[in-house]
Amino acid sequence: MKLTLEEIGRMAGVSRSTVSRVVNNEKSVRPEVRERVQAVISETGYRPNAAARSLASNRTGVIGLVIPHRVHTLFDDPYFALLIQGVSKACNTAETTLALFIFQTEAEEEELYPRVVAAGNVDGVIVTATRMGDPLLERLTRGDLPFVVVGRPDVAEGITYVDADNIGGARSAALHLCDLGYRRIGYIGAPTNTTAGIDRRTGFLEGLTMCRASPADALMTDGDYTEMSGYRAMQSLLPAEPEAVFVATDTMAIGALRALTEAGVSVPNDMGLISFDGLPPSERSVPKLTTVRQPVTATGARAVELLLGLVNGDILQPVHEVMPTELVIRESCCSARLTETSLTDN
Amino acid sequence: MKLTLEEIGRMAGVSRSTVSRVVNNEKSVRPEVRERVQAVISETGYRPNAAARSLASNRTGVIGLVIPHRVHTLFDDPYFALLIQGVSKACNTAETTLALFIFQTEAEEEELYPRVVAAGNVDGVIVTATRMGDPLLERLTRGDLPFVVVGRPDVAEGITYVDADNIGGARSAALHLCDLGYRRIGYIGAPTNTTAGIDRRTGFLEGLTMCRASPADALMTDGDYTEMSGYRAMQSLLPAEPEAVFVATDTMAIGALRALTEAGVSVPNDMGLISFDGLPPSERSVPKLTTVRQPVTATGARAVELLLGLVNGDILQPVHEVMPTELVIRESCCSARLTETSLTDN
DNA sequence: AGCGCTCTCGGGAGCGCTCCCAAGGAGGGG
DNA sequence: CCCCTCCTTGGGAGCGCTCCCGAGAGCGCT
Repeated sequence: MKLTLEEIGRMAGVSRSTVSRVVNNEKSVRPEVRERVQAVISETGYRPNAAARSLASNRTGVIGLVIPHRVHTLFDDPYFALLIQGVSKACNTAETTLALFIFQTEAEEEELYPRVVAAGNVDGVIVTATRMGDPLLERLTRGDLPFVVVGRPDVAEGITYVDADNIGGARSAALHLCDLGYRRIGYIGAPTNTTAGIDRRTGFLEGLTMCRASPADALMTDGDYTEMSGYRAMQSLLPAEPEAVFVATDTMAIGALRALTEAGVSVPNDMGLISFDGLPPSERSVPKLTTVRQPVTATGARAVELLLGLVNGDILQPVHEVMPTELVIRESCCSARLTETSLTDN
Repeated sequence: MKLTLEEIGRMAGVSRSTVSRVVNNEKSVRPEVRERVQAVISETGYRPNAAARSLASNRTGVIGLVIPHRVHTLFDDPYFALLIQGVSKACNTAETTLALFIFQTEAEEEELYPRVVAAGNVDGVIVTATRMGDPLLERLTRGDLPFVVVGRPDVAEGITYVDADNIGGARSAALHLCDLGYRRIGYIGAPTNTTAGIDRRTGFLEGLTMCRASPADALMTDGDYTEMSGYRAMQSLLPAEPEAVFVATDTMAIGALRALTEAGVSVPNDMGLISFDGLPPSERSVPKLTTVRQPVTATGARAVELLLGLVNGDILQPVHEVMPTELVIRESCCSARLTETSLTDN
C-alpha cells in the first residue's frame, strides 16, 4: 500500500492539508485532530516522500560535504575522518542527510557545480581544505548556494567559515617550548598555500618573538601534510641540531618522530617535539606527543549548524568563527629541562 | 531565470518531451533535432531538477553508505576512510550521489529505516561492519530496498555481498610464518561476533594444520579492532613466549608492536609479526609490517557496482563476491630464520 | 442581533519531471 | 495508388507534496 498525505487523511477523516500541517508541526490544528492524525501516522509508519517534498518546497533536507581532490592522497590523515564524524553527527541530530563529495581529480571537482548544485541536489555545502585562490570557492561565491568553509579562506569577505585558532595554538606551542628552556627551536610547517600553514607559522613566530627567541632560517622548513614529508623534513633539519621542533600537524610529527627514531635521536631526551592537531595517533606514538589539540569534530558540527542557519535564513551576515585550541602536555617534551632552568633561576 | 524542460524546449523550438528524450539519451530523436537541443542545453547550462525527476521516476540517483554505531569508536581505523574513498570514487563515475550515514547510537541507527528508507531518500544502501544477527540487516532483508553488504553477513542467503578472502589471506599468513621456520605461533584475533574475526581465525588454523603446527590455547587471544586492544593482547601473550604472532588487523598489530617495543622485544629479531589489511600505517611503522593486503577501495567500488546493478535490475540473483588478498612481505618477519632453517636442512 | 475577528480546515494550483498515448509524416509493399 | 507500419514528435496525466486562498464556525464586542 502506497502511503500518501491524501491516504492518511482519508484514514483519519481529514484532508491532505491537515495531515500536512500535523507532519510539519504547524500550529493551527485542533489538539484532538492532531492526535488522531498522529495516531494514524505512527500506526502506518507513514513518512512524507522526500522527492515530492523538495519539489514542492524547494528544500531538499540534504547538505553536501565537499573534500577537494588535493586531499585524496592525504586522506589517511585522521583529521578528515574526525571531521566527517562531527559533520555526520550534527546532520543526524538535525534530521538532515549528508551527501559526501570526495573528488580525486580536478575534473570531478568541476562537475560539482553542474551536477550537484545546478540540479538542486543539496540545500548547501560545507567545503574543506580549500587552498589559496581556490576556483571551487570562487565558483561558490559567485553562485547563490549557501556554503560554509572549514578553515579560513584566503579571501574571507562575505564567506562564512569556522576555523581552529591556528595562530593562538601555534603561539602557545612555541611559548611552551620556550618555557621549558628550549632555545634553538625548529619548525616543520604546513604548506603556505593553505591558510592553516600560514597561520600556524605566524603563531609560531609570534611565540618565539614573545620570549625573545629568534627563528633561524636553517631551522625552518615545510612539509605537505603527509607523514612522509614530516619524515623528510626532520631529516633535513637534523644537521642544524635543533633542541626542539614544532611540527605543524600530528601526522607530519609522526613522520618526524620516525626519522628521529631511525637516526637514534631520543625524544624527549635528545630533542623536544611538539605538534598540532591532537588526533588519536598522537597519543599512541612512542613517546606520546605533546600537541596543541583542536576540536575537530566540534568544528564539523559547528559548520553544519552555521550552514543550516544560512539555509533557513536565521543567519543573514557572514559569520567567522574561531574554535579554541588546547595545549595537551604528554611525553615528547622534556620537563626535566624546565626543572634545570628553574633551579638555575632560583 | 528558472530553467525547465519546457523552457529549453521553447528555446530550441521543440516540446518538453523531446528535450527530455535528449537529456535521457533516448534514441527516437532526429540527429539534427538532438543537436539543436544539445546546443541550447550546453549554452544555458541546464540541468534537470533532481527532485522532480525522482518524484516522477521513482529513482533518486542517490545511494547510501551505512556505518553502524559500533564502529564509531574504531573510526580511526583507516579501513573506513579507504572504503569510503572507494565507494565515493565509484559513485562519481556512475554520476550517483553518495549519502553517508554514520551512526553513533543504536537509536540513530533505528532511525535509518523510517527516516531514510521510508522517505525514499535513496535507491539502495551499502552496509558495512555488520555483526552476527545484526538487526539492521534483518530489517533490510524484510524490506524491499536494494542493498549490498561489505563483509560476509552471518546469514547470507538472499543477500548480495562483497568480502575479502579472509580465510585464504589468513591461511597464507600462517603458512608464511611456518615457511620461515616459526613454530610457536601466536594469534591475536578480531572479535568472533564478526564474520571477519571468524574467517581469519579459521584461515589461520587451517594454515597451521597444513604445516602440522598445532595451535596452543595459551597463544591465542582476541582484540576488538582497536589499537589499544592489540597492545593489551600482546602483553597477555608475552608470557607464553611465542616465536611469532599473527595479528588479525593492522591497527591491532600497531598496538601489539607498541607493546613489544615497550617490553624491549625486538621485531623481527626476537619475534616475528604479521598482520592483515595492508593499510597505509602498516608501511610506516618501525619495522614496516609484513601483512596480508586486502583491496579495500576496490571492495568499496565493487559494492557500488553491485548495488547499482541491483537497483536497475541488471542483477536478479544475489551475488557473493570475494576479493583476493595478497601477502606483502616487509620487515616484521625474520627472513634470517628461514636462512637458518634452510641451512640446517642443507 | 449584528459585526468583525480569529481559529480551523479543505481544496485548487502548481513544483518539473517521466510515462504513455496518439497524431502526423515518411516509406515500403501489394 | 492505397494501406499498413515505423519513426518522430507533442501533449495530457500524473508523481506527492507545499502554499495559498477562502469558507465556515465560534467568539467577544458594540
